[in-house]
Amino acid sequence: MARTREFDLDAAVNAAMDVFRRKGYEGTSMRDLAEATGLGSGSIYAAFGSKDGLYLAVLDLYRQRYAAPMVDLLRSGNDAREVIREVFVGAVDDITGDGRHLACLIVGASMERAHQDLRVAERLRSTTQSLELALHDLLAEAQLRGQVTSDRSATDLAGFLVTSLQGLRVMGAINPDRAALTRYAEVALTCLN
Amino acid sequence: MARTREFDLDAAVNAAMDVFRRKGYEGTSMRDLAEATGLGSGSIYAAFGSKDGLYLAVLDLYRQRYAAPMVDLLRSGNDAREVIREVFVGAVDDITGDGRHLACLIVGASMERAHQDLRVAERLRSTTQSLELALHDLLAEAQLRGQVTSDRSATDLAGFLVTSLQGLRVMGAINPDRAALTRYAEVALTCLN
DNA sequence: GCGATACTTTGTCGATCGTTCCAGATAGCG
DNA sequence: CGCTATCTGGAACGATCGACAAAGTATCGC
Repeated sequence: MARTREFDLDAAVNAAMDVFRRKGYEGTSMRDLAEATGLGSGSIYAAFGSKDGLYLAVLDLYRQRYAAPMVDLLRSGNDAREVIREVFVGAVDDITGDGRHLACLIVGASMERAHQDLRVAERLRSTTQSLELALHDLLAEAQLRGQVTSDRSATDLAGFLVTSLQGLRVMGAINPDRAALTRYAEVALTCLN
Repeated sequence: MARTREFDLDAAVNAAMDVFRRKGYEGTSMRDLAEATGLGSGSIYAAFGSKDGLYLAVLDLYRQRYAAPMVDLLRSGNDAREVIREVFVGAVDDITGDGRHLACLIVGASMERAHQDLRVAERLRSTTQSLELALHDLLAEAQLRGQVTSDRSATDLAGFLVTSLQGLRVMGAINPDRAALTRYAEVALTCLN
């Protein structure tokens, strides 16, 4: 055995995520990443192999930090309408949260990287699918209880809600008006009636 | 006077648009643009000044070619639900149309360029606002006729519809499933009930 | 405390970036 | 037809890109 790694891998990935969200994949240079993580470029390559490798690690962290808790919330067993509203409010908060213009990594990756890197595309599909599935299960049960319309299948409703979430991210990037986004989200929720 | 410009400016901008939609702003190099337009880099700089200048021209052409006809359709005086459905179907067609993976320039620009270039941000706001306004006017009249719910303001409904359109673009980039996107769009339209 | 091992740093690689400049080509005007 | 203004294509610019190798440094088992 020998010298142990000195820096916190997770903290580095986290710092890299901020940069990627602000500048996008192509817009971010290894210099930017080295500066943000406080590492030498050599260390980054030793730890992640390449810029793509680091980006994939960032994507995984994003999924673990943002998508997974959302799924957990949806599966918490609480009232369907209530938790779905919470998810939407949380998304709007995230979009308009700080002034650092942190775009959604998922949306950015979808637009910029999905067509170029198969591993990115696969992760995106997996992430949205787990979210859709959690929504589907929640909605299906709520439909049985008559709390949600049965005019549409739970699958379609779930897909639509995810679509709306993505749309809110885009609208937020164009005009981060918290009140307006909240109202748009409320309209989306009326589709459950 | 002297020699006249030999190439078709509009055709060049059009070719550049394809590249930007496929590769994004940062992912596109001047080499790519020169190759796609068939021009030398000198001609591009003479005509557009810079890469940014060409990108702005592309954005304007996109607006003129795709957003403006949409607004015209919404203002054509036909039945509200009918034309809105047409807009959504057209969007889904556009997303899943060919296999060339042509992402929506508006969404791409929103994610990648809006925070970096004020002129881009301004164009994006103007484009979405004109679309929202056309929807608003259409919906307000439909509300008066009782064809559309009055539970929500026409403004909120219009904003929500644009949000859904943006969301469809993102979902299409992740998984270009035409049937699924169509069903999501149909759910969105039920918000007008 | 010593050798072995793994991590960090630094400098540099060829390639490519956006941009500029120049020589040649071309069309209008006298 | 010659002059000249403008456009064209390509060469070349410095800067920066992602990636890597070598050298230095710190930590472990012994």
